Amino acid sequence: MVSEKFTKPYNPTENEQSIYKMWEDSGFFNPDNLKEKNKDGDPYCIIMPPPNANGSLHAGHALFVTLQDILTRTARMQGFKALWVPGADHAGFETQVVYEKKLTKEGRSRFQMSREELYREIWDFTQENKKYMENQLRRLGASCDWSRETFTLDEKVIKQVYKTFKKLEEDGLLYRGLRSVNWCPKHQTGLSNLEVEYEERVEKFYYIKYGPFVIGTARPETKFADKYIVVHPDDKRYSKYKHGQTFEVPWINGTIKATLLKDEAGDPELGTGAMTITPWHSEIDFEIAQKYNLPYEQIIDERGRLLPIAGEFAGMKIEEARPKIVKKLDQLGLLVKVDEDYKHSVPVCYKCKREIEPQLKRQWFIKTKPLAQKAIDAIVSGEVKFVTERYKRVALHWLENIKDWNISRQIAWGIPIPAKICKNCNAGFVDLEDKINKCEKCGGEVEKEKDTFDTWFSSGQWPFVILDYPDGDDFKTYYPTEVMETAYDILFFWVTRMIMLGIYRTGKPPFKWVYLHGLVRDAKGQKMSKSKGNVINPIEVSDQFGTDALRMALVVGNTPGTDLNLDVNKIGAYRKFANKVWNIARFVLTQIEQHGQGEINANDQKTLVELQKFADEITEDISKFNLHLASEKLYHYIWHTFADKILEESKSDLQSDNKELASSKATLLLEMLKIQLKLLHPFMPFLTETIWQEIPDDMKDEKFIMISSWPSNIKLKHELA
RNA sequence: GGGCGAUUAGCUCAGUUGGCUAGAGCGUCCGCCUUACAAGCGGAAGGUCGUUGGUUCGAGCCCAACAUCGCCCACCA
Repeated sequence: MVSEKFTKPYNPTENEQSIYKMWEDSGFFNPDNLKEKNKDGDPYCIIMPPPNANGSLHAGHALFVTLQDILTRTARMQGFKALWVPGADHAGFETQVVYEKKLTKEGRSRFQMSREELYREIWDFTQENKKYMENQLRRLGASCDWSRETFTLDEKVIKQVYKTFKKLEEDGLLYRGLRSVNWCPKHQTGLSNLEVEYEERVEKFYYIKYGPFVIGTARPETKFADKYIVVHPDDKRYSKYKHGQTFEVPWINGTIKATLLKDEAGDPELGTGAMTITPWHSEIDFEIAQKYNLPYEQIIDERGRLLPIAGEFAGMKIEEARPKIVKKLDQLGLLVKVDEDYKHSVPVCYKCKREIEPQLKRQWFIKTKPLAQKAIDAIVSGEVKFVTERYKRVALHWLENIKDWNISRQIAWGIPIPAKICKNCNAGFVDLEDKINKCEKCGGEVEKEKDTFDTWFSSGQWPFVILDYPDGDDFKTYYPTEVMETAYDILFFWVTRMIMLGIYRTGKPPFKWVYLHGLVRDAKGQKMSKSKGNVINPIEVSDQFGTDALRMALVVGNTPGTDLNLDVNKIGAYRKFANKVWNIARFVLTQIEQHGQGEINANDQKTLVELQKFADEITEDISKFNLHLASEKLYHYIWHTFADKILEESKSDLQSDNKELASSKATLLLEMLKIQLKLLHPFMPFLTETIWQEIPDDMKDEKFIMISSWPSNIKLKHELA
């Protein structure tokens, strides 16, 4: 008797959670438990970009789950040894920022806590969130192997990251140096160039008399200690002065002695062509200072206040000091003119949008050029391929112009940098076993490095870490993995770094394919954000429409690498589709129950052959990563070919007195239903499994559609065109 | 300053190597509770595929220029 379930419309929430539990209990997410056809199959591995363990999943997570799950499920049904490895990310700076906001709400501050306290609290916070996040992944249908799940602060991760750090030192690719870093005065940490954004601002631009010169600046508050003036060697305006010539310059807090430098760094086109330098608070100025071995002095402290060198302005915040300084300059007769609407872009912290104040800091840097070169080679040779050609060019451009990577962060939440620092000469030494107790250079006293790693330094090693390089079975079986599927906005942060560090440690890039998806925006194409109130919570949507409907809405028409506008109406449309499939199944199963199975007649065999061709086409689309086409075709075929035509036209036979004819037709419909359910399963796993469970055991090849055999002989093999 | 993407029905988007009488969802209009499905069925309206020029037997698709919107990178004393 066809289940009573079928008398009602399809109710996703009634079925999804129990179906997922059934899958998970079966153990088949773990390829080690799969049957022979998979065990002997080729490996197919996707490493999941570990979601941050600091909040709930957003629509972007739902998109990656959908895409990666489609690939994994297809591969599994195809007989591959299919493995999708989940993880959770401690997400260093990101999480600390989230937690600091929480502290602020509670009226607390991290600056009132010890590092250890803060670390412990955030640890507990992430462990809670991690569970929450994992269950959300389950809700989205992720067929990943939970037995292999790894947290990015797990012991094995830290060990590997330390090994890489040590190896970099041994290979001469690591140095600790005084460098200009992007300092965020709010978060009290240095940031990488990638974590700095630029904002267009209109500010005042001041022309100030500096001895015989006039200099232009938007930041007069940094100029207290400027003792060097730079012009271009070919700038005719200054040809009467010589390189190295000195001047008595009446300045803000008294007369100083200034020296002229003629250097190509001076740009004759800009302002007056003359500039003074502030090495402590400008990267370019610092480079000039280093070139000529000039002294440098700190003017602004880490909180953005002026230091005693500013005299009467000491202790003031920049915003407060600037107008006062300008006023004084004017009174001294040094202010030449003010350009009122000077348009320029200022660097800001990507989290708090506070203006970045460059500071000189001793930090750990990786020499990235040699690593980048190997990554470039791997991409150019096609060892790593990109699904979207344009991102290949973007990645190459970035790698070709790469700068050394500052991996030090002054935050508590992260992997501690295992090193000792000399209190006397500031030299730093990598120290994995806590063995170094005096400076290897000067014999001075050493202390433990307090900084932590940039979180991307450890996540850049994720694939070989999680698969247990070098001796783990997983590493031997699955590395290099098949596809790295993630959002394009972390191409530089993560993907290129994984290629670099993967090759560096293992000799091979960590994946064969890079599939970058776009951002999920709201129906109007606006970025989703809490403040706009346009965030689509994937779990709420799943509750309302069913996970399968959400998945279809995320994949149909979503070309790789392009942003997707997600309209709730679209999700509703696929809920209707789910119900349509449900009703198709009810009809077919009722017919087969009534008429029994028979021989499919010769004419109908042709219909089956047509469907077979269609199945091949879907397989090829998936091979080419054209999931947006495959899903749309499935929708169209099932609804408008199968239901509207084949099924409708079969009704006369099914109602005929000729029992043989009726059972033959019912059998055809059953066969076709099974093939379609299988093809649809990677896209709409819950619905298809729910229906599959209603098909009598003797009419199907496997108990779970999840591990049933794929209805096409074409082998899944990723290639484009 | 350098680079990239988009522009197709009222809205949001597909259209894979040029063959298209240009599709889907939502929306609109007309008619249907026809025993799988009203979350449905049958039917209809709606597009000079951003503009201009070129290549071709044939262009939404290829080339060139322009326009508008968006994104990325670099840098700004």
